[in-house]
Amino acid sequence: MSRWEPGARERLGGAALDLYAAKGFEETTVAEIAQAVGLTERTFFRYFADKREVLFAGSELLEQQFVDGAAAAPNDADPIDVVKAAVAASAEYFPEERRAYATKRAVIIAANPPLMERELRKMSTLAEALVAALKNRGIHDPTATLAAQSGVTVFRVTFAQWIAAGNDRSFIDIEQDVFAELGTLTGPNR
Amino acid sequence: MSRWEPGARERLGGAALDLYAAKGFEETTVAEIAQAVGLTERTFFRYFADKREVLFAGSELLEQQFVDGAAAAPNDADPIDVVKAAVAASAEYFPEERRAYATKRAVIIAANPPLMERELRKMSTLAEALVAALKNRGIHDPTATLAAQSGVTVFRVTFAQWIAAGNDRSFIDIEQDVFAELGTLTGPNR
DNA sequence: GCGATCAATGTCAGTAACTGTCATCAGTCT
DNA sequence: AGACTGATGACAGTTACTGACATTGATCGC
Repeated sequence: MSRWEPGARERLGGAALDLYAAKGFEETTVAEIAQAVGLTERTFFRYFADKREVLFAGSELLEQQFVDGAAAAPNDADPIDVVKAAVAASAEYFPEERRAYATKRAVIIAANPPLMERELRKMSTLAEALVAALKNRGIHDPTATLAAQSGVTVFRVTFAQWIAAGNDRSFIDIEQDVFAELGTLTGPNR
Repeated sequence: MSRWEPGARERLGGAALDLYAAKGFEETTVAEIAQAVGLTERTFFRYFADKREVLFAGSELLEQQFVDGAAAAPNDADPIDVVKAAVAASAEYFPEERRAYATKRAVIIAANPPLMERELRKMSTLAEALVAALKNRGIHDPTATLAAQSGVTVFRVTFAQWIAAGNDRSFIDIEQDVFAELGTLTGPNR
């Protein structure tokens, strides 16, 4: 038997989510989270940079999906198609099994401005990664940023619908529609 | 003569900007800002909710410009045209005289993740206001959010170019181009 | 099998952001 | 003159976060 219970990081993450849900983000103290899993505040901060970050572990994986998806697009793809490929690849990150967890997490974030800020920054990081991928393909800056931001917007709208009550469509299914809607929004008129 | 120097809020804002620029955001203490203008830390927090917010005073005015601009669009305008009107109206908030100040502020924000988070939230609030304006016109949700977010994206890209070195075009001028670019991005291909 | 080393954690002290509460006091009102 | 107000100060308290050092079961080299 090892000296400590394994999976400290995961246990801390779970306790944080539960406590934030049960008594609110601001009302929950880092010391409480740590105590709930038999650790100390100091250890929490060894695993997570701050009290918010604990809800965003794994966001690098999502970013990786985006980047890989973009890389997989054909060499001569238009900017918007590269972005579509990236966002489509992200669907892998959201299988049905994860919907309940994702919803619980999203509710907490939406209810707390500080968490919302962190979420927005993560989305911004995602967009930056996409911009870099586009620039690697020789697409320059007004276009690259516009395309990347549009992709992230589609992603966010898709996610919101995916976790919306009374919805049972798959992530990738919704995403197709949202992209189509974006096309009709800016395209056909004049 | 009154008991205190007038304009406490403005003095605090000015000192904060200068200190953040001179020695960095994290390295500047709220007590320092207050001392610099002969006040106490406590008074700072009576004017600003937190250390970041001091750089975002007046953002309600920008939001008002957006909303007013949207309201001024013709009744039968397409979603994208309502958004164009809103973003166009925002140009009023950025006359040439303000470019130097806006640049200094933007540099500080870009260099500090916590400030970037706040900036992103303000942009998100802007988008929310636009969504509300669009919904008032009977435009529903996937479309409303997509349109509003696209508008804010155009706004951000425009702003970035406006303050970019070696650029002397007006805000509204750049904005036209960026909107056009967005159109060609999603429109013509297929 | 034994001492050196390691890795995950604990302990403790310190800083700074933010909050609540009450005191102060120049100017204004009646 | 006395009551009142509104902007500020003084002060104590909580909590997020950091740096430095101590602890100890497990492991590795020999």
